[in-house]
Amino acid sequence: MEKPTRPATITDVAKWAKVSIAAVSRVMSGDESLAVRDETRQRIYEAARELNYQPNRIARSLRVSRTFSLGIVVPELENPVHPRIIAGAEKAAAKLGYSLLIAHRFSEVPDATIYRRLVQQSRVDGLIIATLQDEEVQLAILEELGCPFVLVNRKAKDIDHFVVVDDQGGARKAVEYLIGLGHKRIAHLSGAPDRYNSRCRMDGYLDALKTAGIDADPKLIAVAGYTQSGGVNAMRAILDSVTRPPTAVFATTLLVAAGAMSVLRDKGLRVPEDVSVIGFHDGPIAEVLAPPLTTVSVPLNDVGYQATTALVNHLEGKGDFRGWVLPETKIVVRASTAPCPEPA
Amino acid sequence: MEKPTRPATITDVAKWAKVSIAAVSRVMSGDESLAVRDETRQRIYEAARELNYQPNRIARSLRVSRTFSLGIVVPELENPVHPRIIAGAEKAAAKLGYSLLIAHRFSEVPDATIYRRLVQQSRVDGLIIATLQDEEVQLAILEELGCPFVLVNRKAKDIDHFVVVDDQGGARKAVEYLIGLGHKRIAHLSGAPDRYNSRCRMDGYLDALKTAGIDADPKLIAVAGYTQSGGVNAMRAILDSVTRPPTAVFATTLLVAAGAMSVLRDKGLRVPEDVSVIGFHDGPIAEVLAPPLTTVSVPLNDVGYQATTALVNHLEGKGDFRGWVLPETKIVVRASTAPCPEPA
DNA sequence: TGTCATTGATAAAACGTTTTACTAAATCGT
DNA sequence: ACGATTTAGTAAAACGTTTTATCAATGACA
Repeated sequence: MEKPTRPATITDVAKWAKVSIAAVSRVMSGDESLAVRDETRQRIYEAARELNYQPNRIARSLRVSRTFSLGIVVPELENPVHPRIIAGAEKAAAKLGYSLLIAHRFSEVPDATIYRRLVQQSRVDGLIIATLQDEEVQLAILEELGCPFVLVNRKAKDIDHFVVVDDQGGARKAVEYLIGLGHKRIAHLSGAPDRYNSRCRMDGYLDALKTAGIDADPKLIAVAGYTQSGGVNAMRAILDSVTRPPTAVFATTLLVAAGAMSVLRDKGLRVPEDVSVIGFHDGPIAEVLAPPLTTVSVPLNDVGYQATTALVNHLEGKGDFRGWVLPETKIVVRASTAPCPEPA
Repeated sequence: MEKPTRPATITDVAKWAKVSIAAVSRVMSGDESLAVRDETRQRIYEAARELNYQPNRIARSLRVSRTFSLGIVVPELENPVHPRIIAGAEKAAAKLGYSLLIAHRFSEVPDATIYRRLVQQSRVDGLIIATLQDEEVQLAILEELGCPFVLVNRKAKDIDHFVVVDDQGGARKAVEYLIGLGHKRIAHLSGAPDRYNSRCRMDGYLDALKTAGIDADPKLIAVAGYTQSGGVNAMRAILDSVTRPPTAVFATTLLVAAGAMSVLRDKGLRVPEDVSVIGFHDGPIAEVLAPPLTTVSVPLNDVGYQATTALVNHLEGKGDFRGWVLPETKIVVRASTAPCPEPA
């Protein structure tokens, strides 16, 4: 019996072991319902090992109509949030024997097209979705395609397949931390008000103030978006509109916090002596800012990991899942926060 | 003729258009060698449109033994270099009708296993490789697997399938820029000396000095690696070992530059008045540093894009390719560089 | 002795394409 | 008018699995 040079197929194994391909298939996949002599089973195993047999996924996929691939759709890769989610997702996928196919939405192609391509050409069994603008349109398409999916780092109305971090809790914790340092006039540089994460953080901010019995001052809240220049503008707007500057700032992003800090510095306000600053999402950038930025860190890797695991479980019929909020948030204290300089 | 609820297959289209599936296949794939009446052709197109027919990739793959998927293997996703390469790769892949499958190497699993999984289970037609440690071992495995691959952002001995940026040219340009500002004592905080990119940048640095007739001072060169703390240590080491501090610093990374700047500040040296600093790889971080960092920007997106394009061309037999250096490098001037404070 | 389970397998269909080889009809050249 | 060529397709095999249905041999039992 010759070993062929091309990758061994099930037929090769069957010949080697002198059984039918059916026997090989069923033994290899551990089919319980097949009665088989132990001696035969061993022969098959040995043949497989000898020929370095790896079942051909393509053929398998065709037969069972499953691809064992998952698609992850992200809006962009510049924002470090997404690579982290992807890293977690890929880890889980690899562990579960799935491949992770990345679809990065670039402007020319509408999301609908991406979804269709992935699903209708049967490239993926399920979708991990980290982008949602045009919420209704997109959800309608997903619905129409009938492809299982899970939303990561986002929620949507009536969708209970999501995995998110505790944006609200994290924000609350950040503001509570500032309050614990004696701050009362705490500004919030928020993200776009129509985005889920931003809303949550805003809620957490308001929550913490309320619990502490502090009245939220609308003049201390400004929309910054997610960029440094957004942070600059928002911080300026706040400083211009109040008579007494805030003693602390909670920014919705690292970059926003960085922008805010540069404005504060320009206006002669020292961080953290005069104003404390805290940002959301930890990362290497926080370390290199001047001063190093205190942040709230959230488990984005885990979001990807858990979402993928849940999706695969769903695909394999192992229990459905409801929305999932990963509760762990942590304040990473660095040099940008200090006790309130004003007496209580 | 009913429209089935499941995705339409070629058989459905054939029935709808009242032709054989062969005709459909050949018309849809633009087979020139098939003579077909225009009227028939139109009927087939219409049927396909009507039924929203999308050829099943799996079946196609099985038949033609190609997956139309590419794997991209990266060491980690924390370093923003890789997401950028991936973004470019994905863009090209999508354009060419390929899927991009991401394999992020996490420590538990050796690269060999990743390669084998991807290739032997016939999940990918080719590999884009952005990680190479254990160079010889890995290359041997790739050789053994016989899977076409392209190295990105790395070179290796005897391998001419690579796409890199012009690390050396970029470094040279950076140092020339500093020299143009009148600087003579220019330090270099380098990466690991055994890594391709670092070596190139070092060469560029030495090159520029030599061309300008400046003797390289070994005391002004230190290995920093790629992190902020590496930058801190290296910068300290240099300042400790010389009597007159450098007037300019070329750092191999953004984070290293940031670390260096914080040390300079601590030692009472102002950036850029006393010391100019320039970093490699542009990115949003550069903007938020204090002062904003002058950098050399290199087209990492294009690396991914070109590598993918070249790999696909190779797979489809459209001309082989030799190693490729993307020449565009650009100095992005920000506030961290200024004319040399010492008289010439 | 004949029948019924049980054990240990196998044959063959099916998944949805692509492609090679073939054919029926129409047209052409002489 | 008749063979040759061109036009317009079709039939069927093949890709490598999984799975349903079937089957042969063996032993148990009445």
